[in-house]
Amino acid sequence: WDAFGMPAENAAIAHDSHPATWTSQNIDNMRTQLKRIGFSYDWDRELATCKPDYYRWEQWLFLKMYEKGLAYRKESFVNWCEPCQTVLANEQVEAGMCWRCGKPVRQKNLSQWFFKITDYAEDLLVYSDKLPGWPDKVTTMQKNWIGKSIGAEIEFLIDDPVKDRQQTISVFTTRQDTVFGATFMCLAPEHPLVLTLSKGTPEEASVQAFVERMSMQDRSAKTVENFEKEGIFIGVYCINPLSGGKIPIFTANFALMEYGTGAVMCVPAHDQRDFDFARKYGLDITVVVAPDDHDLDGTTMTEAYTGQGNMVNSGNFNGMDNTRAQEDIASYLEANHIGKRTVSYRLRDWGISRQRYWGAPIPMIHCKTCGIVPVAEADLPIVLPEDANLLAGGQSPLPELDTFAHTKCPKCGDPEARRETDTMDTFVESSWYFERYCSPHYNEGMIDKEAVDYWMPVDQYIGGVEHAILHLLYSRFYTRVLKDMGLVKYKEPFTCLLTQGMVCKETAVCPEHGFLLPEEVAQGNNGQNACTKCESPVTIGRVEKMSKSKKNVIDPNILLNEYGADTTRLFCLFAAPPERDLEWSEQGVEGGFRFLNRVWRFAAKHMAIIKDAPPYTGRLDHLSGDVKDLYRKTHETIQRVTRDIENRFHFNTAISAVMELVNVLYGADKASSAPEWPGVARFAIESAVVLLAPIVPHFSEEIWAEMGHAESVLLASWPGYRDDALVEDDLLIVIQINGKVRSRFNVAVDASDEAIKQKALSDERALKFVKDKRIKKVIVVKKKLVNIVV
RNA sequence: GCGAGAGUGGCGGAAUUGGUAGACGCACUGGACUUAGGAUCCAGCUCUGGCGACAGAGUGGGAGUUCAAGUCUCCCCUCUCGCACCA
Repeated sequence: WDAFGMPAENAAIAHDSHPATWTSQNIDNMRTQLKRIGFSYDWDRELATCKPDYYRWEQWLFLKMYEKGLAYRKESFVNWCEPCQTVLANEQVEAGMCWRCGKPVRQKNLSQWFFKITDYAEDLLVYSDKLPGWPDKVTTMQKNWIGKSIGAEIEFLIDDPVKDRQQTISVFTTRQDTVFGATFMCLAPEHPLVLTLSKGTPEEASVQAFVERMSMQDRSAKTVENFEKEGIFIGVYCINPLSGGKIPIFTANFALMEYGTGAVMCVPAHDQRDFDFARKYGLDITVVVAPDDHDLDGTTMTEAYTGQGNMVNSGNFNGMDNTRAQEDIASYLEANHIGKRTVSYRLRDWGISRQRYWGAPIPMIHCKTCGIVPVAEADLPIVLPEDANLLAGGQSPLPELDTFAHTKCPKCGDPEARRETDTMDTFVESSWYFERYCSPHYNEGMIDKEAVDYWMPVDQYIGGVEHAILHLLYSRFYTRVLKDMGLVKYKEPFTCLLTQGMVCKETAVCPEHGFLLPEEVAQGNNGQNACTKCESPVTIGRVEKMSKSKKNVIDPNILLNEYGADTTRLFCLFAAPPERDLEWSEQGVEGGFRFLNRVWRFAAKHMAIIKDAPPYTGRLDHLSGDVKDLYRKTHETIQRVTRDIENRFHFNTAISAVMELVNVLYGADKASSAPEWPGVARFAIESAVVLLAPIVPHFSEEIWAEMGHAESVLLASWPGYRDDALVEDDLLIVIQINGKVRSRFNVAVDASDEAIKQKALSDERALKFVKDKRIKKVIVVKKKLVNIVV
């Protein structure tokens, strides 16, 4: 929860999103929550002013992108649930079934809108290595997602003596050195040539049935590993352009329409997947790369050979090293117009069409005579209708809503035109909100260049790892588009990125009732955990991300009521550095609470004395004893906390530094009769309070006011430390014998290396370990240690 | 399968450039104060042996570099995360 003590779920909405992305449902939720805590905010004004503007400029940019071909419409395969009439995201498909109705999901070819992010694939990839402020984890995830492969596109002529089609099939490969070993070809089931080529062949009917069956197959990652490779001969052959061999064309479920050209040349001897397929269907296996140390035989080998070697069965290229053949064959293909070097990316264009009510409507109009026509700029924004029925099970109400969908063609004036009823992915909105935040009410254009020049790029961006790819990559793409349109001057929106960890907790499972809430688990008398509903023994499962479905959640209100928001926040920050996952523990909260009380009690006890004392900020060497130590510790604490927060966001060590200071304060308590005590104690407490203010603001504010400050602690300047106050009275020197610590002694700060060495060599405890052994060498590390090598 | 990250006490976690491993906190143990303590204060708390002084071992395992390795190099193991029939 945030500074207002709002539960995380709503805080996330408040912090994450621009009002334009809010749905009516979560706005109502927000209203209720904020009312509950007595926070007033003019939502209607915010929505009335922000939302249409936000839509206007987002749609304006869409039109610009459409003009440049960066926004386009194409057919694409989606997960489709027929009973629900909706498109499903991959995570909404469970074992091939729709999560809502449980009926099978099929692949459907649907016309959708896309952003051409692939135009920027190379640039996004190159700059992934130029983001030093980002965690490597995220940049490598992005690089893998973009997935660059260097290879060649090769044309295979279709062998069709009857119809004599001079048509070729294009394949993409990264192993053009193995073309001679391509003994069959596979097309993705969705590949358009599958049905056209098989037409009229004896296989036609079975191929059609196969393609239909594959369209029902669940393509989600979970089931894909259990997939059996299957395929079917489509009744037509093609010619291997290098070996001249006639090779069968299959369609197979492991060929993906989305990658490369949707067609694969299969080299079973050197690709495991092709090998499995060839063995299953009894296809030829021709070895073309021979390893140095053993012989390969296509009829007997048990797995594909993917290593290096020399070319065999490859005509003029025989005997050549295969890495060299990689280049030479590519050149040969280009010289003979059979193929060309090319680069393929895994990254696909960004599908932005959503069949939903929320999100900015795509500003396009479909006309029977003119086709797809953009909305005139002057007619923007196209806003969502307020009278839509949102209750129809998951479907968008927009296509059915005539007041919205029915319109006039801006080109020919046909009154029977229809608006595009797809809305934009809300990721579009989150791809530029940070630019809009620079001047949310600016209306001369999409982006206020002056404001953006001043504020952007974002110095420090914070979010969960779940955004590592989609949001962060889309934002980088969108920013490049804005740059190319001259709206911003930079390519990268976020200079530094911190991905915070998740809050985790163990799960509890009852054999009767499934997952249990923590309060539904009771300690039985036999020490076993039992379900409060049925008394069956409860299994404590692994620690997982807190989620409503697993019920391993903590109701924030309980903690807020018992300890308050400050304690709870202190614990969250203290338990682990922010980038790491945090395992929730109840006792830890107690510890944080104890610490705050400890600070409070100390301040209260000494308040009368320190209240009117000016804080001591003078030299260290004017002090002595415990007061001196306290003063030094205070400066050291300021230094540590500043460094930990400013450079690394390591609040856990910052808090522990203040805890140490408080421990020293308690230890120095007995010196409270010293004349310098009030000033030094005041400086120490005041510093501790300001250092804690970002972490426990209410608590700090309270003590701050008690100490007589009229202004808020939030307005106090961050304390600075004096270098001369960090100086120790004497140094602790460690004596090692052969690298093992054997003794230690104190020495004056200004002692010379030679004096330290001599003192170490006369140290009795150390000498015990030297005994009669000969001293070979003595190493003195300045102001730290002496290592005696014997 | 590919890629990335991480393995430190009973637990969460500390440890600038290689230089006292275990800061700080939790839990636990003992003591003080107290009618009481689930409050507070003080102390102990890596493991093994020993009453103790002390000794030995110790940062997933194994080698190596170095006067010196949690930290650097190589190999292996385990876990987490991401991608995944990517041609």
